[in-house]
Order: sequence, then structure tokens, then C-alpha cells
Amino acid sequence: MRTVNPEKHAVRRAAILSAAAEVFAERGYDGATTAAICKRAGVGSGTLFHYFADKRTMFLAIVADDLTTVTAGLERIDRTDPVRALDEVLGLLTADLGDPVAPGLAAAMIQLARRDPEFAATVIAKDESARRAVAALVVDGQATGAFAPDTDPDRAARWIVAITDAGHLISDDPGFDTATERAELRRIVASYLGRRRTPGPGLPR
Amino acid sequence: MRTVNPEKHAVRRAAILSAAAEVFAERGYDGATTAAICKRAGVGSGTLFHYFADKRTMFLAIVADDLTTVTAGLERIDRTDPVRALDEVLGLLTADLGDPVAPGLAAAMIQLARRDPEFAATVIAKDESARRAVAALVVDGQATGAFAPDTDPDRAARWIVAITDAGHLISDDPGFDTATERAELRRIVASYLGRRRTPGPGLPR
DNA sequence: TCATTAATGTAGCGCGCACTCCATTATTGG
DNA sequence: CCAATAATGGAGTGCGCGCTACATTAATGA
Repeated sequence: MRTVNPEKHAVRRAAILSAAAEVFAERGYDGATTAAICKRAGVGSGTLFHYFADKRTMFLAIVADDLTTVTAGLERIDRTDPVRALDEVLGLLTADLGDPVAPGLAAAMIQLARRDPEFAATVIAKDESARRAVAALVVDGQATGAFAPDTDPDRAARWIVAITDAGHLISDDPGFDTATERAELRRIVASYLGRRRTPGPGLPR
Repeated sequence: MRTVNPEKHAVRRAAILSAAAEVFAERGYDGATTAAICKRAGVGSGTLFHYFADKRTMFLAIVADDLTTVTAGLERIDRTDPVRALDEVLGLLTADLGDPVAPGLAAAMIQLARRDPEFAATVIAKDESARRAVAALVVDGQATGAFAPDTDPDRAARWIVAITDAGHLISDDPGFDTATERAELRRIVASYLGRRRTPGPGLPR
């Protein structure tokens, strides 16, 4: 008789996943070959497919980790102060801004989501939950007078989430400093939602 | 003797390119097969490769059209009034927001740019020129007092371009109305750059 | 120690891909 | 009308891919 050692199994699995994430980030979903992942992870293809059914499953596992982290984090936020809570949500959504594989993975996710409906559903679900959380906080903030009342919460939420996603895509630009740009992103959101004392000069509509 | 008919040649070429753009948008760069492009364009593979050296060249041609349109448009903008000029730049950058192939092409461009340095260079060049234009207008606007002075023009320009790009990626979301969201994008930029009379409640930094 | 089976590497397979070859057709100038 | 050759379609090709078959090794329980 022989049983699986779940500890060793999990370690090996995580190592492969980590290598795979790097390759996916560098080459995109289609561009990442299983051979390259094997080489990076230092295993044979037999081992790779002993741990994962196929390439798609591997990618699913990689992004699922990230998505559950975000959604779980959203649940845990204290919503008594909407301004502070929104700040925390932004922190969550930009948590992996400094991660070197983040921009590549974001691009790969966009790539796969456009033609894999099931995968798209999971990604959209995460974006949806983030949007809902932001929209609710915008409503609260408008109620307390912290945010300008003339903003549609759902529309604003969509844009705010889109902007954080945009941040991931440019986070490997030269001169991109995580802390600085995260602060700038907060400024953008704050000015977008913030109570404007006057209509301001702004841009003509 | 027989000479090429440049007119017919151009028409056919454009038709193939149009079909290719649809397929690239639907399936991504790697996912788009030359067979699918042939079928969509209603031509044989011999014809396809009679007009284009390879798949990559086709994609280059598609995006080159768009890029030159933007860069040429940027040159032509009247910069006397920075606020109005910036508005026009935003209009240029969001000109194809309603184009159904735009989000897919944007995704495909991101995909290819991550592993094709030469292609990346042309895309970056367009972004760079847009950034430079925006940054210059921010400087002008700050000089005239239209924009808040405490914004780094280069950083702001990067984010503004990134936000317009983000708009393209979400422009096929359900409920996305081009005119409405373009106006919203302008509101975001206006509030971001706009002179803030007071520091405002905003989000804590 | 031994039987059992999980874990692993490797050779290779089938398939779908970008692209080519070539015979045929259409279109031009003379 | 007649070359000459551009234009075209489609069969075909080589190759790189995801994935599998399988032999071998290592780890476990009895």
C-alpha cells in the first residue's frame, strides 16, 4: 500500500504553478508552451500532466488563487466609513501592482477570456464583485456627503475598476514606482468622486 | 505584357485586412488562424499570401493604419486653448470607442506587444506621442490656471492615456454606450486635472 | 523485506498550424 | 488575337504544439 503525501504534493504543485505563471506572463496564454513550463519548473512533461489535466487547468488554477484572494478580501472590509473602506478596496485591487508577473498575467487573462466563456465568467465574476463593492461604497459616500452626488454609482464603479486594471497593464513601464503610482491612482479616484465645491473650469462637455 | 492594377489591388487588400481585423478581434493574435481569415475574406490561402508576406505583417498593417491616424490627428490639433485642445485629444484617442472590433484588437495588440519587441516599439511610439501631447497641454493648462498646479504632467499624461486604453477594453461590456461613457471619461480627466478650490475631503493618502 | 502504487522522465504521436507549390484563370499591352 | 504575367484557389508539407504511453524509480504500509 501507498498513500499520497499531500504536503509534498502541494509543494510540487505550487512550484510548477509558480513557474507556469512566469511563462504565461512572459509569453501570453497561447505563447506559453508546456515544454517551456516544464523546463522552467525543472520537471518532465509526464510530471506536469500528472499534476494538471491540461494547460488550461493550470492557468485557471493560477488566476483562481488571485481571484479568491480579492473576493475574500472584499468581504472582510469594514464599511462603516465609506471613504476609508473605498481606500481599502483600492488597496486590495492594487495589491499586486508590484508583482513583476502581474502585467503579463493580466494580458494573458484578457487574451483567454475573449474566447473561453467559462473562464471569462470567473474573471467577470471577480470584476462584478469588485464593482458591486465600489458602487455600494459610492452610494454610502454620497449619503454622507463625502462624494459628489451627481455621479452614477454603477458607472463610476465600472470606471474605477477599469482604471485599476489599466494600472496593472502599465505597471511594467519604465519609471513605474508602485507606491507613487498607487497614490496617484487614489488621487484620480478621489478627485473623480470627491465633492466638487464648484462646477469648476474643467473640460467642456 | 501586363501591369498591376493598383486600384483593384488596394481594394482587395483592404477587404482581406478588414476580414482579418474581425478575426484577430474575435480570437486574438495567436487564436486567429490564417484559414479562418481566408474563409472570412472569401479567398484562398494562395491569395492571402500573395497580398501579405505572413500573418504578422497583416496584423502590423491593421494597427499601422490606426496608429498613423492618431499620430497624424495629434499634429493637426490647435493648441491655443489647452483645455479645448485636450478635449480634442481625448476625442481622438476615443474615436474608435464604438468600433466593435476595437476591444478585441486592443487585446490582441497587448498580446503581441509582450513578445514582439519590434511591434511593441511601434505601439509604444504611438502611446508616447499621445503622452507627450497630453503632457504638453497639461503644462499649458497649468500655466493658464485652468488645471491644478500640483499635478506632475508626465505622470498625469501616462494615466490619462492608460485610462483611455482601459475604456477600449471595456467598450464591449453590456450597457456600454459610447457617447455616455466618452462623456464620463472626460469627466474623470477633467476632475483629475481640474483646479481644486480646496484640498477637498477626498481619500486619505 | 516486499508488494503496491504514487511520482517521474522520455520518447513519440496525432493534429492543427502557418505557409508553399503549382496548375489554372483573368487581365493587361501590343 | 496573342503572348505575358498578375491573380487566384486548393492541395499539400513540414513543424511545433499539447498531450500520452510507458518504463523506471521512489516511497509507503504491512
